[in-house]
Amino acid sequence: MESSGSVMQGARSRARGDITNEILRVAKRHLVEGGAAGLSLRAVARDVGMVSSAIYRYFASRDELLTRLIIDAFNDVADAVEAADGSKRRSDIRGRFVACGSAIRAWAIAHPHEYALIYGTPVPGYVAPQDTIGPVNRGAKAFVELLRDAVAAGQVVMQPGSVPRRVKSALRPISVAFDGIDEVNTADGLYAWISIFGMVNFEVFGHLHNVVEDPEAFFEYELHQMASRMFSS
Amino acid sequence: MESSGSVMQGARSRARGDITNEILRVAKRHLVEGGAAGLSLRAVARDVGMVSSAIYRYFASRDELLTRLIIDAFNDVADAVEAADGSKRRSDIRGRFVACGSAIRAWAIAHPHEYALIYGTPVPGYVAPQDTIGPVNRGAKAFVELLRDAVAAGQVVMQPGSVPRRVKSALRPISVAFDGIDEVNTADGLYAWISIFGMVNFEVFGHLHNVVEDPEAFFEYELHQMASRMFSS
DNA sequence: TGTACATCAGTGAACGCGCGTTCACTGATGTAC
DNA sequence: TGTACATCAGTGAACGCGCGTTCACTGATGTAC
Repeated sequence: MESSGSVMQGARSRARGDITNEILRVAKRHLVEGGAAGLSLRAVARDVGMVSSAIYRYFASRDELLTRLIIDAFNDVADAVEAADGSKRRSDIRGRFVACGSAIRAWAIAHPHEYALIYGTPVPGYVAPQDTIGPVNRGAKAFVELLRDAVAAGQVVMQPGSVPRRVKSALRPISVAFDGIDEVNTADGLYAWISIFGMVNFEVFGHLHNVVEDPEAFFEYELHQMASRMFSS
Repeated sequence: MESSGSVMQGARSRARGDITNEILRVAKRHLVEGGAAGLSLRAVARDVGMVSSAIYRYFASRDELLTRLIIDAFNDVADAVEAADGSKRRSDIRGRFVACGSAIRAWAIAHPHEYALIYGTPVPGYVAPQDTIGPVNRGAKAFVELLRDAVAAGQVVMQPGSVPRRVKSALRPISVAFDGIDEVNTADGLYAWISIFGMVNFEVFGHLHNVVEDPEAFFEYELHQMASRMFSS
């Protein structure tokens, strides 16, 4: 019977999906102990309860597993950013900015090793395939929208002014994505985005040890300072 | 003869020092290919032209070699920062700030893998011993001095104002090193320091690919923007 | 200056280990008629 | 509904590899008298 056939097929592929997820879950746990360079297919297989060669039914190679972990991580941050951004009124530029920043930090603190996978030292020898481009950009997209709304609402402190010629052309690649946003605000928006990751990096990688007692308080404070510098309301 | 004896001893230990340096030099080159996690004593020994066990005459273990590389890297950045800071008149706060920032970036670009070793993902399983604390702080020290000079000369934009109580106590550990600098400027100085590394991180780890065409121009521009926000002259 | 002894750099074999990936296989699950 | 066949998840052995570290050793270099 056709319908029963496709139901069965559905069951088989659902089982397949479950096991794929289980492998990814275990792999993420393994990142915690050994980092990306130490991630071992054999160890993952052992923990999943399979013989090592069975993993190859689900991932063609170690690199493919890594790629999947990286894509998942980028998507997770993007989800967090989009959710935070969506939790505020669209006109509440300041609130959206702070919410996005806090969401990035919160995700990174909760998943330090997946964070390290995408924003830490690149895995030596690993080259990201094309599939990763989409998810990489998704998180930044919400942030650019936020800036665009701010500019449109005239809530931006920096008035379109002249930026050195060299800087203008330096920003050429990204200015496409920042379409409709003048150069000063493009530069400052990008700088804000990078600074957020700078603070998160310092915290997650332990450079605030014996420096800041309460990283969250410090982070939130600087996030508000940034917002005050960027937005007029 | 005593004097000839000590000259000979000097020769022996000089040779020892030379070989130690050669090992370190090769190890640094190897960081480029495999990163910290992939650094292999055997491979280093092979390249130095020794049998693998001979390395143990110079380093007690792989971790000790790593520690030495980390200490060297911190000292190198500190040297670069101090040299840049010293190249400007002491009263030229803005110039010193920009010079320090540029020096950090230049060093990182020239030695991306040593940079990754100290500001990238921590090496899994590696625990830094006490010896690393001194060199770690050295680089930041010049920066704190710069801030102190700026405050003393009244060239700082932020006037001592109230910072939220929670932030004040969040900064307690570092406020000892920032002795004589009020809380607002302590927070903003630390933020500036972190932002510099944020930008360098993004560039060195490839996140500016297809984003910024000329990272140096962008970096210098933002450095000057930071200086304008922080210093009044 | 010459000799007996101590130090120490470097050798080569061996240890036990875990890795990614391949391959021929078994047996259960799903499909077509 | 029953049967013959195809698909595919998982097995277990094997491949060739490089790793960190130990150890007993050789021979050159330095030291003391």
